[in-house]
Amino acid sequence: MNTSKAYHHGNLREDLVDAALAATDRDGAVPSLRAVATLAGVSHNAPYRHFDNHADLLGHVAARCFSGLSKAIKAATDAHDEPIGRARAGLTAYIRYGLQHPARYQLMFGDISPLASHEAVKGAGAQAFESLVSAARGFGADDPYPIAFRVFVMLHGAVDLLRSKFYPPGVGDDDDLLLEQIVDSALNMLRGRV
Amino acid sequence: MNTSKAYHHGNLREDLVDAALAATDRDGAVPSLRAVATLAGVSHNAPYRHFDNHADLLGHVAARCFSGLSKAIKAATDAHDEPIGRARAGLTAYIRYGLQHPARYQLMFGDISPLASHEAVKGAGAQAFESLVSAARGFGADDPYPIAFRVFVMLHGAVDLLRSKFYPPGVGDDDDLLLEQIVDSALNMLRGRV
DNA sequence: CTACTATGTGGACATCGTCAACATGAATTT
DNA sequence: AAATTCATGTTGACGATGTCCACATAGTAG
Repeated sequence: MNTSKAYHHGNLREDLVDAALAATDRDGAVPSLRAVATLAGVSHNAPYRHFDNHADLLGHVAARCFSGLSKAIKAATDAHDEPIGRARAGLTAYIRYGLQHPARYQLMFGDISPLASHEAVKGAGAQAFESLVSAARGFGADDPYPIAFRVFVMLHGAVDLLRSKFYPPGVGDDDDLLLEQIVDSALNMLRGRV
Repeated sequence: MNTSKAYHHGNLREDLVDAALAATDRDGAVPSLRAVATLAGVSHNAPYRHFDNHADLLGHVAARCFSGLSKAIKAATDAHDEPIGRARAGLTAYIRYGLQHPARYQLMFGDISPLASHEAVKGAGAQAFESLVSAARGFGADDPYPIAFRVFVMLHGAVDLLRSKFYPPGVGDDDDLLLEQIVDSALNMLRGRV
């Protein structure tokens, strides 16, 4: 994590992304530019030599989080053999990742809007989405992209609502139960049982 | 909108909420406390005599937005007679409201988190949710609350993703088409055709 | 060795949410 | 009617933030 310190010429760029991710996890919130710089041991202005601005730095952190999400999904699906079990595990893993890392998820989809046009994010996000597409294709979908998107919409809505504890009256607050029901619905969508 | 100006003793409280909503719509972003105060023509500290803090004020604005959402849904459903047409219109109205008033939607569901525990918001949000519940009940659901929640999850995910222009590759960027497909899925959920 | 460029520092500015101290108008009490 | 209390609004200040500018320094190229 902390490598060469030759005043000039270190790998500050990487160190800043590391520090930002660490601060995100530590504080459970999107870190300020200055906090990241301080944590990395440099002045509050040093990041501007490596990133356009605050949002740009966060974009690279978000890209890393997308990779982590992809990895978590892959690990979950790999633990199963038959297609339905694999799919269910993957869908569950998506939501769980969001709930276990709420600050990361906020970084990935929150209102630091330029993220949507951030190249690093687009690439990493696309890769995560592809696993949904291939799952839909595996279930024989003619046109897997729209189906995958709808499932994605469902998963995203679930994470965002459960994360903010926005429970309407009458639904209880048992996250595990709600999650299971949501995963069932998403799975049915994925299988074409609209 | 702008009423009594008796220096002391006006309806500043209401005026501040009005100003905050106006600023939200004008700037397309969550307004700062100071901006709201300035727009209402008072000093930057006057709001503290009527609200606990920034988030508290925004909570009352959010409650008003929830009422607007309920009204929009009701207007849409009232234009139809048969149940399916009514439901489809309501679901569509929900998403359209979010897309046409992105800043309001951010106020309602964004990360000004205390909102979830804000009394004014809970009440207004619950009322909006009830329309989904009664729709599910109308379609003969045994237990309409979980179904309504899943539909809500879908709608919320759709607004949040479409609002942030986060289109994965392969799905295009035709909001109207995506919206129609999403509404179809949500409608099927609501009808118990999981 | 000298010049250039990349990288990091320090200071400054406007903006923000919030707190504390003060002022003033209105209501209440006598 | 006069005095006191209270609600409401103002000014000033603080620390934190993102960003800009001028400057310093290290590594590199000529």
